[in-house]
Amino acid sequence: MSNELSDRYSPQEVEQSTYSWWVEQGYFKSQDVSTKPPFCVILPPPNVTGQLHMGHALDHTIQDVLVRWKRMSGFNTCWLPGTDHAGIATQSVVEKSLKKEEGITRQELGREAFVEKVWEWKNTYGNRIVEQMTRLGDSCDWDRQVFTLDSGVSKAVRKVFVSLYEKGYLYKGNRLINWSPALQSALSDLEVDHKQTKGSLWHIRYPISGTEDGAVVATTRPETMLGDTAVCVHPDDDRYKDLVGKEIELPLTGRKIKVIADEYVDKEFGSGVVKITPAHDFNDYEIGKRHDLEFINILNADGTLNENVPEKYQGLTSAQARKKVVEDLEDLGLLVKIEPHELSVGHCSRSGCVVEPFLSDQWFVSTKDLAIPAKRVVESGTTVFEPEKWTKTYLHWMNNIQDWCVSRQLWWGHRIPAWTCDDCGHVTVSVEDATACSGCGSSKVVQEEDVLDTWFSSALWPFSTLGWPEETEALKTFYPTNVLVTGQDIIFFWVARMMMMGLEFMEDVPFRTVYIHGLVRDSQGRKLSKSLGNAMDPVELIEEWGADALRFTLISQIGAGRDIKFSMQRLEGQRNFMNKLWNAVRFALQNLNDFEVPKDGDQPSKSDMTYADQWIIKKLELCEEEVDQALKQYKFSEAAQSIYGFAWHEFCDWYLEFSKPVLYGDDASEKKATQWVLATVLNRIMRLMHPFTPFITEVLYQKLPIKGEAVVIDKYPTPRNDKELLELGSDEVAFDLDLVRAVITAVRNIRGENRIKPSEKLKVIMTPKEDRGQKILGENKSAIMALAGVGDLVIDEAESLSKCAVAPVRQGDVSVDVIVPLEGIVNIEEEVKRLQKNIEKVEKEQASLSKRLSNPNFLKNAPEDVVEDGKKQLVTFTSKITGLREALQRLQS
RNA sequence: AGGGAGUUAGCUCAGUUGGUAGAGCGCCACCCUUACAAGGUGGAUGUCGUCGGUUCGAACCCGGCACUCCCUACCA
Repeated sequence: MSNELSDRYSPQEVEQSTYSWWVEQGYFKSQDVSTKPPFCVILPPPNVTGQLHMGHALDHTIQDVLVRWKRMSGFNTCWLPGTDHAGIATQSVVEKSLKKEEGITRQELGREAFVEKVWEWKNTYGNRIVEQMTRLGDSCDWDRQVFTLDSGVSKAVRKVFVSLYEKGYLYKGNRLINWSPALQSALSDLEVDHKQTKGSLWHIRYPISGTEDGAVVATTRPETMLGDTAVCVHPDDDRYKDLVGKEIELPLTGRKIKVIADEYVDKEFGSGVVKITPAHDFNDYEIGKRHDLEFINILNADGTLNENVPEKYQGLTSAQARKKVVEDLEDLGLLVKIEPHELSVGHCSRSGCVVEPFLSDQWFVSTKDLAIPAKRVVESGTTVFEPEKWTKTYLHWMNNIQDWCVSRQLWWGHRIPAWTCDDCGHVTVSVEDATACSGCGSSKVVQEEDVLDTWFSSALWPFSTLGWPEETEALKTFYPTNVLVTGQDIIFFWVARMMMMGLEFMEDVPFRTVYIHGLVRDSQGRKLSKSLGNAMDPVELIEEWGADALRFTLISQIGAGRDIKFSMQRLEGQRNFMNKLWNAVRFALQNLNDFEVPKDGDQPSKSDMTYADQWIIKKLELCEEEVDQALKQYKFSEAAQSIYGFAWHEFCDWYLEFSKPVLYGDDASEKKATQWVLATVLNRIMRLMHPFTPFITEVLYQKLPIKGEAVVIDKYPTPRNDKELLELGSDEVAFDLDLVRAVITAVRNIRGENRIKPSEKLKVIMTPKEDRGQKILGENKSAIMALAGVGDLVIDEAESLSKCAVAPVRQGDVSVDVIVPLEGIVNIEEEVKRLQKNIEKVEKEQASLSKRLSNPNFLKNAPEDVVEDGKKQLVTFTSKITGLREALQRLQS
């Protein structure tokens, strides 16, 4: 039987075919022009070299929840996917494979052939991550997929480059930049990781010309002394007043350098005398410019020492040179002392090598002016950070922004559209490939070798992907995009730069909201990494546990801007939840064989509905309202928890149990109503949950008797969009059913505490003190008996029974004592203990409450309703204690 | 050094405008009750980091301290 569900949910059997079906049906497509309001999310393009990791899983799940929610809410929804060429990462991967397979370097292969190789590699492996995204269920509009080196994007990149150049926002300059010797390329400041490192402070004596004296300098990098062009002291430092202007014999080099004074020097640190190496230190660079010092570059591109140092040091690496220099200084008796010293050393975030400050010709984007509007739109709330605290981080960085070095000495990427003339030296910057110098007209023009920082093309992503610079319909419809979802680590790399470029070229913000999420960590809070051995592959997790379980685990764990500690236990718990849902539907289907979907206007009336029917509709309404509110405020975990609690603990635990006696009973109209409620609520649960757990909800939805074409395009349920249904729920009945649940729990409690087996059908007496209680219990008698395992239920005045367990139930103004005769069933002693414990607990609460109520200051100052509630509560406590005391007496009589 | 976040049950975390602490998981007991043992029912568990202040009343507001984490910058 194809319609029979197995008793376990197997995500493996349905997920991939469900995804293919969605795509075939075109459900994820967006329209360039539509009467529906637009909702656009640009996917942060993953690296083509990449594999899906847990960070993506979180990031994508958040986006997919938003996108599916909006799609179901009637929006023209565009989730635009793409991949990033990832200059350094991809080039490195291909270089490695080239070395391994063919034993050659990229230099040996040559630029053109190498780039060809990278494209081959990209075409073979570049779609892997995209395929992995489908496993997560990402509902992207695949027709719009873009790669950062596609011709359209390239056009946009060139146009932006040229335009920035013409406006003076882009310039070429010889400046000190961060240099990665391993990559042999410049890096931006952001690509340098500072690591705290244990090093040394070498104190070196620099002889003063014409005297026996020397100045002792302290340095953490003795090898750079070969490039020193000054020695510096603080102008107010009395110790060294006479030194200023003197000449130093720079050891090992035979050069003479001057002593200068500058307030940069900290008198307290080290010896108070600083060696100045303007070409290899950022602070020294500034001093060098201030004092017009010579800049001596002592390094080759690969980090070895060059011809500007004495021959014996040439070709050595920094580390080798350091050793040699220190040895030589020691031999000369110039090494005064070595102190241990902790310092932070810049490392290349890509290769891991130590970064060298290096003087070279590079292209820079001048950011100061671009940052001004980018700050303003965030200050004014045109773009909002969620959570709000990131606003501060963003603004702080914008206020301290430095020019952005955008040239990279790589081969894979957007080649800089600038041509230098061999004849006149003029630089021609142009969108089209230049064939002639725009200055002298000479045809001897040579294009820049460098490519652009990968983030340069990423900065244009929100508009380049929509067709800019063409004025496309898509661009008009979807820009500005609605939400950008990303991690905190790329606020500067990406968010800030998109903001600057979007404002400059589109004259509007690129997105209305920036949602920043945390990192996924392991259960102990450590970062996930291959080297720690705690890395997890989301695709493997999906294969074992299902995509929905993974998604729900991640989404229900998101706290406001907090990292997520991912544990397998939780994943298992959510897998169980999926199974619970599966079985709820399985149960429903088994009891809906004879159910016919009523025609419009033929829905069951309220009078045919049980208390539980009306109660669950009320609870559904509350849940839908909570989810709606939570999603609007990006409180994903609250939405998930609300769904979990409702679906499991209200719908499955209570409603399904209440439905059983009705479904198995012989009241036809009541049964019909319950069947309808069952089918209706399940339909809404599937819709409500769909953005979070798309696969299982689609599969189950398709099996329900009440359904549309597909849950993915059905309407998202909110209390506002289906008033007729929700009028069938009722606050009053919800309250009444809570009393029914309370008496059931009371019986179960007595059973559990006294270890009475479920198979033992009890006799129970319930004594409602008010008419309302009488009515409620009477009308729910069979339900109470079924759910509490009662064989004989008497609803009446209290009989004078002995040896009974009694539980006083107080629900608002309604009081009921639940009495279970225990003669011959249990140990009376146990029950006495239980009652005594109970009395103690309530007495404690009563005591603290009455103390508060007898405090005149409380009565005077507290708001009236708080006092009223307190008084009511006190009455309940007192009545409860009386009931319990009576019970105790009866038991012992 | 500057900035931010945090400290609540064994673990992971909720706790709206101050009214006397909750959830999930785990744990214990009993149960294979015809949707589900990936399950059911019941139960236990807290000086809310610490000291002080405001208040009738503080997990919550204010101040000091301790510890943890993150970010930015950097000391030659």
